Amino acid sequence: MTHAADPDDPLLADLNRNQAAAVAFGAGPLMVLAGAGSGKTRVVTRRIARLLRDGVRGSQILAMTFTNKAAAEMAHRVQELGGDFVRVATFHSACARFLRSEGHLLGYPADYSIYDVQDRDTLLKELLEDAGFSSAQIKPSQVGQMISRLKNAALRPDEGLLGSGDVPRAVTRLWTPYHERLQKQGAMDFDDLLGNFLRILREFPEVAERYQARFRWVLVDEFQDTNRVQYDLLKLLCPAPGNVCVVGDPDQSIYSFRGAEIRNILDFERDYPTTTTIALEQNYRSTATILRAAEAVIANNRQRKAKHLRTDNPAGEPLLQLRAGDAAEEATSIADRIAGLRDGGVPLDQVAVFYRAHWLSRGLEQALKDAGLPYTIVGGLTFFERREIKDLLAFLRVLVNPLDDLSMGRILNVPPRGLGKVAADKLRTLGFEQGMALREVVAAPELHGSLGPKARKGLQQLADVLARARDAANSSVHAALRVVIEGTDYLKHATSFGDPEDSARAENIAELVSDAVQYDTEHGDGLAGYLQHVALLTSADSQGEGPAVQMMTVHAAKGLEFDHVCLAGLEEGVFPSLRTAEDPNGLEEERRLCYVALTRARRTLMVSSARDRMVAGRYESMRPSRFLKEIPAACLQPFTQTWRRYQSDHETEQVSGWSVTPDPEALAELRAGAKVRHDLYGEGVVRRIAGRGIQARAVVRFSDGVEREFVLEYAGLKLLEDLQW
DNA sequence: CCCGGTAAACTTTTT
DNA sequence: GTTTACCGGG
Repeated sequence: MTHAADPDDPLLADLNRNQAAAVAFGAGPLMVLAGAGSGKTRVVTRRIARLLRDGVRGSQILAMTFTNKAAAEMAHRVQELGGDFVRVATFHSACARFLRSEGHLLGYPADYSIYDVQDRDTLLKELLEDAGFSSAQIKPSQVGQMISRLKNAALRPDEGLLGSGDVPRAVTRLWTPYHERLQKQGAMDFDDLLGNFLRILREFPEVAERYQARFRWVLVDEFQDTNRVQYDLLKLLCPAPGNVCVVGDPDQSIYSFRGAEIRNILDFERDYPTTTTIALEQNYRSTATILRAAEAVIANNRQRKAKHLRTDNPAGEPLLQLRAGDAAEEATSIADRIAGLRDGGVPLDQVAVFYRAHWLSRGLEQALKDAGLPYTIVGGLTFFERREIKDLLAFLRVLVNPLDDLSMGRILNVPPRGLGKVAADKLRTLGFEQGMALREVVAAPELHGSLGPKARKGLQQLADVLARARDAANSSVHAALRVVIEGTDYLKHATSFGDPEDSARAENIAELVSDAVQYDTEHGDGLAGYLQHVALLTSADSQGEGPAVQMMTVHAAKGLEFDHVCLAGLEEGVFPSLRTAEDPNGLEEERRLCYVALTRARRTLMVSSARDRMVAGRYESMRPSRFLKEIPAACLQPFTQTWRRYQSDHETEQVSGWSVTPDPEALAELRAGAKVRHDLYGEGVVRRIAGRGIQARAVVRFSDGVEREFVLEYAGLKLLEDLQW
């Protein structure tokens, strides 16, 4: 039942025909194939607005996205529409929440723990050792990845697809123990959030009916990135014919490594036979030149339904192409380019730098810093993945979920309290024999007879802190956190490593506390709610003050747009990544990734590569990415001006002492107390030397008071004078 | 039990 | 260049 698009409807007024049709479409399944920049977000939010206006209650609408950022963005827009009760969430966070109410059906506590990849791997490591695999031979992370891939495809190990080898063998062997352990500890990994909720919907039809009745309207964004489990979930939440609207673009499918199946787009029309499909092919975002370049690249994919994006936008400027000598040059050139844009009046938050993988960001970051350009790095090492944060959260987790042995094991001797490996093993054995969780064993002094006096004292302190924190948790999250930090003297522990990170850790802890305070005032639903909230966060969305250049991986860039984009590291082996280059499917996904990167730009685009790049500690000669060759020459213009300027800089640098290969004898003289100069950090004093020969490293304290560690072979330290006595 | 020093491996991409 | 895991002495 398609509503005719009423041209006088204000919600449709500024939309093109197909956009309006998608917004106006009534009940029943709808698939929107939205090309890059075709106004997809607009259509989705407008459609929600129309539903609300036409009398659908917000609480009956469920909008699911793929990433936190997309969810936050959509939630923001929906809120502006007054859709306060619309549920906007990622698949994972939606399931996590549902499982708090329904998890008991599978024997899970409401306050179950959510294990991230790190937690998963530490658990697997234990199990590998128990099963007699040497963890040196088989990496827990490989086993974990394979388990994850199976679960995302809704498969079990006996359903084949494994092949032979050590890792598959370990997966088969550990599959059941792993899940039994999780269950016993009241914990789920990320994949279980989806899988367990799916199981509940399957095994308890009355529950499924309840959810179907509750969410009468379901929207899925970035549908091309859903995996099998997510799609199965969708079908159960909203069975055919169903008021389900999926939006996606097959050319932007970039998550197959996480189990995404483009196949879902094809299956959708089969599983929802009454589907109406609407294509959005008019691009409003980019200049014609940028769009032409992007289309030319994606056209090289074989497995693809031909699709042409149109635009009425002006041609704009050609893409700036840079081939730098090395990564440092590339980075400074990009910084120069951005400085030029800024001087031309461009707000820096309209400039983005993209790269294939996080490790490439370091050099770029340094160059921006040197150029005095403010920047924020999106994603990367998450706040909540830092050690000190994970430690403190582990304390909180055992308060909420006493069964969580993994978290308990983590904090047993943190900060050190005389409970080393020996004591830990004894406690675990006790727990096993008594059928008790570690947390209970710790709190039962009558069982500690076989332990030494030091260990017993430590245990008592720990049990005491946990008990007090447990009480404090009744009033607020931050109160509990305070008790933990003060009761264990954690701050002192975290800041006495004697490395340069000490002060950063102190700041992080302070930030965690204020985050908890904020959560208390905003939500106030207690510790369990806080932990769930925190477990699914990834990129610290804390935007710094003022406009800043946005740096991120191409994956993180999906769904965003910027006036000016720089895409760095376009080299064979980097982008496309070495891993995927052999596999044709992998290569096509890399190409889609490149397409995503190019189509983020509204006005200008700079594409760069380096001839030599330091990769894993060695200089490698790089060939330009094949994707560069796929861009029509007419779209490209060399980035000459800055390039030439930089070249002269670089030459003088070489003359003035770019001492990559240090004189071995001079190095031998380097000792604690020697005064040295570093190209970047200036003068400093050597605090200590570790190792010998090319492995030798020096810790240098610079005039800014910060200590930094260098591998001498690469650092290019120059000996100024030897202040020995 | 803890700390320091040493060697090896490591780089996709996210929930 | 960075991080982590292991080993040996205090």
